[in-house]
Amino acid sequence: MPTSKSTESYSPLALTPKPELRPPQQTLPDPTTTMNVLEFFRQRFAQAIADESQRPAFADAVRPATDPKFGDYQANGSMAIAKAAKRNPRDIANEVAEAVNLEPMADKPELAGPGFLNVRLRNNQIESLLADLLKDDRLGIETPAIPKTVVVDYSSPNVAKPMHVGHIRSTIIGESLARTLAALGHHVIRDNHLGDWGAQFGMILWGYKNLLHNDAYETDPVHELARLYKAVQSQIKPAETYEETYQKAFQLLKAGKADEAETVASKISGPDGPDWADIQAQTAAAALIRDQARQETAKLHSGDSENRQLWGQFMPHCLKMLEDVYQRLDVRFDVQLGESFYDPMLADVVTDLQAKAIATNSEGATVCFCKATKAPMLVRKSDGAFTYATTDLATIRYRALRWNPDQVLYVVDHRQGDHFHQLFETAKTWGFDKVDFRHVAFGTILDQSGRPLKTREGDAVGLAGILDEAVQVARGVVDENSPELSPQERAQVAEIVGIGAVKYADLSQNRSSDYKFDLHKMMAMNGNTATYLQYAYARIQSILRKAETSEDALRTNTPPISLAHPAERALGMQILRLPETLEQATVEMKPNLVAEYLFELANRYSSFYSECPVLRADEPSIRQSRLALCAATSRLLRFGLNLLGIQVVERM
RNA sequence: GCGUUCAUAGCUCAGUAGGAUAGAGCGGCGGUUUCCUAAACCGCAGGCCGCAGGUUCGAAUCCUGCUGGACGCACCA
Repeated sequence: MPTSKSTESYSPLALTPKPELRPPQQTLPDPTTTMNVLEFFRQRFAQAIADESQRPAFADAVRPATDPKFGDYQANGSMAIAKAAKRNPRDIANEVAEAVNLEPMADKPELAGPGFLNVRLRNNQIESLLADLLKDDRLGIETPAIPKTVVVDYSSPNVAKPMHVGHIRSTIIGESLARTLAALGHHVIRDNHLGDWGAQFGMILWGYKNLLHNDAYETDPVHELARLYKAVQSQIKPAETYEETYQKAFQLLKAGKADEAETVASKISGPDGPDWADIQAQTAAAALIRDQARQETAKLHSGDSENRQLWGQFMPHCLKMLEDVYQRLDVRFDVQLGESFYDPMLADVVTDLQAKAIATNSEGATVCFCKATKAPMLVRKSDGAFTYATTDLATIRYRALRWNPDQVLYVVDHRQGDHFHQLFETAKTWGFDKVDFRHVAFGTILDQSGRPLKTREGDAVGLAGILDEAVQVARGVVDENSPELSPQERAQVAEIVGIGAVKYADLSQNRSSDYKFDLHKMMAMNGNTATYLQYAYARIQSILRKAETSEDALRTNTPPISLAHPAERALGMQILRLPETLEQATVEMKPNLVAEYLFELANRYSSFYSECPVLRADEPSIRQSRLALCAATSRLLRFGLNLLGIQVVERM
């Protein structure tokens, strides 16, 4: 697997890029047949509605059945039409049932309840669609008539800081969305917008100049830089903690609440009451280092040659730190352009915004007023420094010129919602109004007690440590359950299962929910987990091996598929729902829909597995049919897990 | 104060452009292995969908209010 590649240089002085417009779009002919079953029924029902204005709504009201006893799909639009037309919904449904043509997929729908139309696919149709899907290179997924160009902005860590658990969501969700969009046939650019120009470099620079262990730096610069960052951070920390507490206590004193002030102050003091002299000294010492570190940052930004040179020296090591994690997570980017890359463009961005009267001066700063929020968006501070909003605007312009994207996804923490509202509004005013900007927000990572895991409070569990631990737990299970595998194989299985568990725990949840980080749950190797899916996959491979056949063999020479047993039919139906699931997942940008689909698929396969013997089937034709079902399931599991960034193993 | 968001089984969570009897995993209880990997399968118990109104044939889903939590609100990114 290729690891993340950096196609750009890391000079902060890198200049304006070459335009690289997107490849010419091809308009593909619409396929005459569709493998998107849901879409098929939607179109057929729409055609049966006399009033054209009602068609889209009626089509949308075609859904997978809520209960198997209602069939496979249901059309619920009759009630809505009846309301508008002030007619009896059952009469409407009757008319639709008469008019609709579901050939050859299904018979006439059945009327039920207040006006539901229930559809049941014919087995011979499912059977032939399954055979088609098994043979099809694209698993029945249609290429879009007009592929979109989509920039996915995700991961975006601050370099020089070790990645911790808080970075995992953006990285994993973004990677999954990128893979899914690409699999559907869109043109995807994966862009890692690195924080490579921020205050953390001031801290490292200060650490380098004051705390460096020379030998350690010589032998392992990556490790030493990480140590320096941590050391400086812990020395600065008291300044923030104490100042915050001071301020709160002071406010309370001012409000005449001396008792409460005392309580607050006691948090940073011993049981004998606050030792103000001591606290003050600590705070002052920490604040001094903090200020000096800030000065180092300022010097870097203003072009100080020593700091620039050191920055250039640190960067490769910082990137190496990230590289290792990305490689392990099987994440790669098309471009990694950090804040430093855009730095030379910022002055021009502000000038342009001012010239177009989008930005104005206010209280000494340059700001853009927005409808989206009360507070304006700062593009230049009163001290002349630019902000991350300026960088984001420069980035938008650069991406627009280089790729001309239809859509830009920002896979970022939901707490930045206001910022993106402002940013998108300004960008559209600025002239980028054709681009569909989307903040793909996700919930906060919480600790065990339900409180947000805070980046700056230290003690955040390192990402590498999490992965190690997951792999270790997986190794224990592998060793216990599969002693027949070689140690090398067990190690490889443990790596794939462990990492998969961590990813799946995150991706199987709705991204907008807050996410309670639970190591124990993540590493459970049963239930709704990646392991369950990987296990189902491994069992299929075992059957194929024993049958001395393969996916490829069953694809080139596909036997007739027959769905006589209910478990076979249930599995077959689920297989056919892949295209509609992926469609929905990318419309809503929700990988958990893919995860849910795969869990249901594995679930139905497991039932099939226990109820329908494959190798010991009564007749050769049944055996062949079941092998084909196994091969189709196998392809889907591997493909679907790959969309989640999760790998499979042949044995486990 | 303004704004955003959340509240569903003991726990962790799905489900919201309104649809039929609200689902899953874990945990609990009970079954299944002479048979393709038991990391599995099957079953049972468990709910005032935070509270109160409203909209309508129909509300976990939409509207209003309330309660409780999280987050954001001009020079950090």
